[in-house]
Amino acid sequence: MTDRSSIMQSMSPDTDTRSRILSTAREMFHGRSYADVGIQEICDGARVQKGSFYHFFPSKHDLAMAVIDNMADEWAHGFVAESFDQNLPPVERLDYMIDAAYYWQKAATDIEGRMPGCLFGNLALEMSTRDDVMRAKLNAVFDKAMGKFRATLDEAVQGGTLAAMDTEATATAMLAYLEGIILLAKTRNDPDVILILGPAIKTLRIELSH
Amino acid sequence: MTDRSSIMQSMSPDTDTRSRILSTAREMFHGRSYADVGIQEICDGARVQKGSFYHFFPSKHDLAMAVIDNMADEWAHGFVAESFDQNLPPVERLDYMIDAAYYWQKAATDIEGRMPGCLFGNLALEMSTRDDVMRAKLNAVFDKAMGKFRATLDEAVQGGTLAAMDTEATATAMLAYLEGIILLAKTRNDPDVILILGPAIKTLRIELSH
DNA sequence: CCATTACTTGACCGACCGGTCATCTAACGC
DNA sequence: GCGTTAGATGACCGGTCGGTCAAGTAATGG
Repeated sequence: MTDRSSIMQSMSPDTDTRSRILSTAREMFHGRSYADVGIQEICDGARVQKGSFYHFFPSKHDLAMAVIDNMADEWAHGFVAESFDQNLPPVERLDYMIDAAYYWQKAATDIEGRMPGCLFGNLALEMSTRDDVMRAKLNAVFDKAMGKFRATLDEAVQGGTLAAMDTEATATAMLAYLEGIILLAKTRNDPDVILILGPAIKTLRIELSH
Repeated sequence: MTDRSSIMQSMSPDTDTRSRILSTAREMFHGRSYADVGIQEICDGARVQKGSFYHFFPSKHDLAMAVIDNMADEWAHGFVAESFDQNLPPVERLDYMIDAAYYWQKAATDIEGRMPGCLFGNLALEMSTRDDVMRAKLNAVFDKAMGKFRATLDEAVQGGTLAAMDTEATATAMLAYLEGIILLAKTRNDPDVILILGPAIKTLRIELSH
């Protein structure tokens, strides 16, 4: 355990080399793709030497893993927490989440000119056939998100707002739909697609198999 | 117009150099990614020299465009035609299409060991932020698919099977959902996801705005 | 104060990238 | 038969890729 002063010295947030690399890489991977972003480019963006980069990350692959963890964390503590841990009625949380997704993509589009979409979805389609380790990690991220949906649905069923259903399957379907509309919106480079199609997420339903 | 014999000579299907390049590239792009597949590798796979490749395609980008056209054609004349131009009741066509998507992915997975997903969705997420021309082409492909959904929904509404709704928006939502479940299935490397989540496509509904 | 460790520097590596080109071969139109 | 052209060949280009490494500097712990 290091004391506070040494923390301040060696890890002031965002002047810290490792996290500078991490956030630069995250931004670049998100806005482009894994393959299209080079180590040198990341180093330039983070004002770091290549040898220094390899002091913190053993390989590009490991960097990507760290980026996924990093984004998943920010996700969990950011808009996922906001959307789901609300004292809003369960079903309305879905609307809240769609809105949050929209504003995020809208803001990014306004700044960069291009809609980046979902980092996890992007990486999943690019890497799933080539990197089972990364695929597994992305799977875990998706599973966690699905769990949030599921908990919301369970609560709604419990409270009588929704008729009984296969909440696990429906939650998975909702996650798939969310990724799908983000994919389509990105292809159209138009975040509004999320606003238009998003609310229909509440119409998805998978019955209990019997 | 060339006569039959000269066709046989110069374009016997799949011994023809250009189409050999095209189908090799399609397979590789589909199973991996645009960036990960190199020209040299495609040439090797198609048993073609590099200079010969550049006789037919001015650049890798142009090859990708041709691949998209090629796949869109086979799509349109293949399982899209089967799924939608049926004399099945409109709503059942959706089930038929889900089944077709499943069997396709299942077959590919059994052969390659990895679920390739949807070439268009894959390319869309990988390239949309970097190549507006390709993005536009993928958009056109998606629009055409959406048109099929829409026609089906219109017919169902017309026939009284479905209550009136915003068929355009709902059709787009269905396409998004399809892409979403393929994305998730690919991430899990499990085509069965399509079977489980697919039928819920019929529950999607976007009302007419008034 | 010294040894150790954490971190930084930048040159360097072989491999591969997309793309070019001069040269050759063979088929076609006339 | 002959000129033209479509197609095939493979060496070659500069640039970039992910990754290595020996040497240096600065902070830390004892």
